[in-house]
Amino acid sequence: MPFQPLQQEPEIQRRWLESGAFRAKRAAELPAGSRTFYMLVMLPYPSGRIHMGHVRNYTLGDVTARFRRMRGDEVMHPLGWDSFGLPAENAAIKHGIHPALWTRRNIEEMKGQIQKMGISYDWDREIASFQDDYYRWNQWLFLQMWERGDVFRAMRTVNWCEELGTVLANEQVVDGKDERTGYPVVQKPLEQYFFRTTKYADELLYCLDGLDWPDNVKTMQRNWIGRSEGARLAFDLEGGSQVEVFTTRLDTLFGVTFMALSTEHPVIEKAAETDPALKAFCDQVAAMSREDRLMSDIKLGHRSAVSAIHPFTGEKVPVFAANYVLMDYGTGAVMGVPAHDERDHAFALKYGLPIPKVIEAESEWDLGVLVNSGEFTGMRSEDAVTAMVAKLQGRAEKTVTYKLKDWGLSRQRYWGTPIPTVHCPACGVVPERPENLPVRLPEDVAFTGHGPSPLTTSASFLDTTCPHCGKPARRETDTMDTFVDSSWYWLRYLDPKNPELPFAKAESDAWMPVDLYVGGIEHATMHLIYARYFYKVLRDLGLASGPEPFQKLICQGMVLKDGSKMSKSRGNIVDPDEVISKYGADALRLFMIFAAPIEKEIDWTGFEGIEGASRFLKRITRMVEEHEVCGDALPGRDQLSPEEKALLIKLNQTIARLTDDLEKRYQFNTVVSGLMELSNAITDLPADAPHRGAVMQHVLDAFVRLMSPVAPHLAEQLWSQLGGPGLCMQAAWPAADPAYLEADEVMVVVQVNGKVRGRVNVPASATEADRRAAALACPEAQAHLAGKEVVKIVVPPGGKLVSLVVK
RNA sequence: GCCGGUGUGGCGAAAUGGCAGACGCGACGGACUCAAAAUCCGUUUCCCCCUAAAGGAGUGUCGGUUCGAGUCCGACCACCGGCACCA
Repeated sequence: MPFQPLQQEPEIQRRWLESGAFRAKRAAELPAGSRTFYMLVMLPYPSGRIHMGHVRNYTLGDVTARFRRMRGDEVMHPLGWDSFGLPAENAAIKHGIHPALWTRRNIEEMKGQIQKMGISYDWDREIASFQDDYYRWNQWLFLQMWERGDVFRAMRTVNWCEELGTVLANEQVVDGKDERTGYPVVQKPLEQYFFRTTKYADELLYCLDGLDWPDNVKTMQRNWIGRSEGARLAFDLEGGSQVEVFTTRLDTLFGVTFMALSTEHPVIEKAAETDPALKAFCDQVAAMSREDRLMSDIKLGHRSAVSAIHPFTGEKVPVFAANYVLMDYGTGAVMGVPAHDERDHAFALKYGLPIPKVIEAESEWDLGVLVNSGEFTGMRSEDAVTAMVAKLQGRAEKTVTYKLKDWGLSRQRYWGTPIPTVHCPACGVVPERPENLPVRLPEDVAFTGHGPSPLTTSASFLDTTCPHCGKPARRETDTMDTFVDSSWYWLRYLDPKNPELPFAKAESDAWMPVDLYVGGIEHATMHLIYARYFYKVLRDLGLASGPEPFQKLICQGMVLKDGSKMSKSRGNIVDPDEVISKYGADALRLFMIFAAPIEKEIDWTGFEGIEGASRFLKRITRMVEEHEVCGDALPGRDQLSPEEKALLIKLNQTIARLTDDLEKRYQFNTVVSGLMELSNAITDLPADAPHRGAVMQHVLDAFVRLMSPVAPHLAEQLWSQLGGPGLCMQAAWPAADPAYLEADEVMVVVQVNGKVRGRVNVPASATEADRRAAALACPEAQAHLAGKEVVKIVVPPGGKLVSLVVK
């Protein structure tokens, strides 16, 4: 059969689906002692069409899943849909189509596209977060967390987007704009639901050490969590009250010449009540957008009428409201040490404050030895902190702060999981009873595109009774951030139809942790921190085991076109469907794997790359085509011609290398070049080789299995042609035969003073002494040895090289 | 500013301390063809050289460790990414 992927691929996909070869076993079905492999890709948002980024991601996952199956592992390889979120709601506003309908159509479309790629997903485990048998478990988990105190309500200044009418997480705000739509974001106080992520800040930080994740992702998470060791210290204010500061440099305490408080700090707000000028300053700072505040690093301040008292010297210290102090970090108050902090220094210069030096060090910002610090003078910074905390007797303590914030999950949108609480005039905010779940999204809502959430227009949704007192009450109209959906979805795949629980522990114990997780780097801080947080909560709820959900993470690089991201607005999209309908899925898969190492970007400059992939597939089809199926037994090593032997050695070396690349190194592009090298070696076997039929049958049989993870359709076709039993995808991965890993004769490289000067052939059985002798006798090396003394001979393990050192 | 990563032919890249440039793309030359496409064969880091043999240089720069460094260590340069008034 010739290479006709467009005809053959759909037929082969049908055989796979009918055979159930993609199905993953349930925990109870797993044979005792079986190795499991959970291959997970980040679930897609059903935007309408798949793009090259999906193709790259899913191909990589599929290569691994198929390889592991052939190796004999039990493989879990599912896919689902992250199907709540703003685009569906926008489509409803723009085109008058209900979000559910829009979402269903998109899923159907994209699923068809993904199936055309021949990705081996167990579709029986498919889930979609917009379906109530998924999101009811978001609600159930929310109630569990409420019970444990992992959910709380609080007034917080939030990132408010007027255009969208909703709150955004810090992670979703970039440069004062919504990272997705670019709409401006302002600060506004609002009562919100929060997950207490800060409770796990320390564990989220130290567990990173044990993960096999890319360095940059771990670093981004560490920065995001932002652990900082220091001390809290309370300053007395004139008139009785106190203000608490957080500092990492308690040792500089004698250098304090002012206090800087956030304009939102209660002490400042109170002072502003009787101080119009201070009030005006605070209003001016509040009016600045977050962007402007960050853009200008000009330190602005306004002196209040309040003074603090230095705990050691008893001196009066002026209290300022300052624009550079953030209310949501530390305590919202800073002790100003102009001599040893860059920002305080700039501030003091501007407002004419004294700048006394209290640390002697290489640079004024470094730790060092204390000077002008009373009884602490002469101590090292580290020791001074401990001594001062002791001396301050309860007024100060060592403490740790984090940049990580609690996760605000309220969204004033329709297309999300309804938060399962009720507002009762008598009982306040009351959680819904678990037996009343799911709280379903109502259908009778209007999508106008402006004003409050559509949920607030549905009487059938709003009117309810209080789960506590039974009197009439109003449902919560906030929905959950869609990141909740993606924070535990991989566990629902393991038990997608469970009506009692989000998933059975037996299933998660059988499959978790995920062995390989593949997705885009853009999820380094948001999704990948939330998911880790949720898993820790689930563990503490007794629902899952183990500290971390994703053991190994790979972030695949983007697919670019002419140096920039493919996007509709740029009009530079290469549609995967078009490529498949011209070259077939295997050619596209092969190209994606081969083009570059997986974590690097691929630039789709033109179709040359995929032409090359297609050429390779045609060549190997021809190779099998020209071979006649041969039932002869493979002769023993001694009977083979040198060329035949060389080919078998190449085959077995390739098997060893590919196995290593796929199993341990997760290096995929060299898998393809290994296949190409082997195919070149097969082509080089002379037509008149004495045992050509048997050797070719043996080599092609293995070759087809080796290529199966990358180009599974063609492998399946060639497997049939070669007379292989059953499906190639269910055949065993070839094992390297140790007898064929080394040739009879091996080449030894001869170095003289570190430079390659010659090569000699020795029998594989040659001892180290033989190899030394052969190297010394090597004619090319002789020329460089003449008249000199050999002072040292090094033969590294493996004996493929002899290094001669001469004087 | 802080943190992380990356620098190798015309291009994508390989080299798991041991022959730098495997494999592929492109280009050039040739075969087949009336011609083209497709396919097949060959050449393709630089210098010296008619050519070859034989040399020499070469993995961002400078230094170090080592019999041996693209790989390990130190400093620097360039680029990419993340964070950033975080007290």
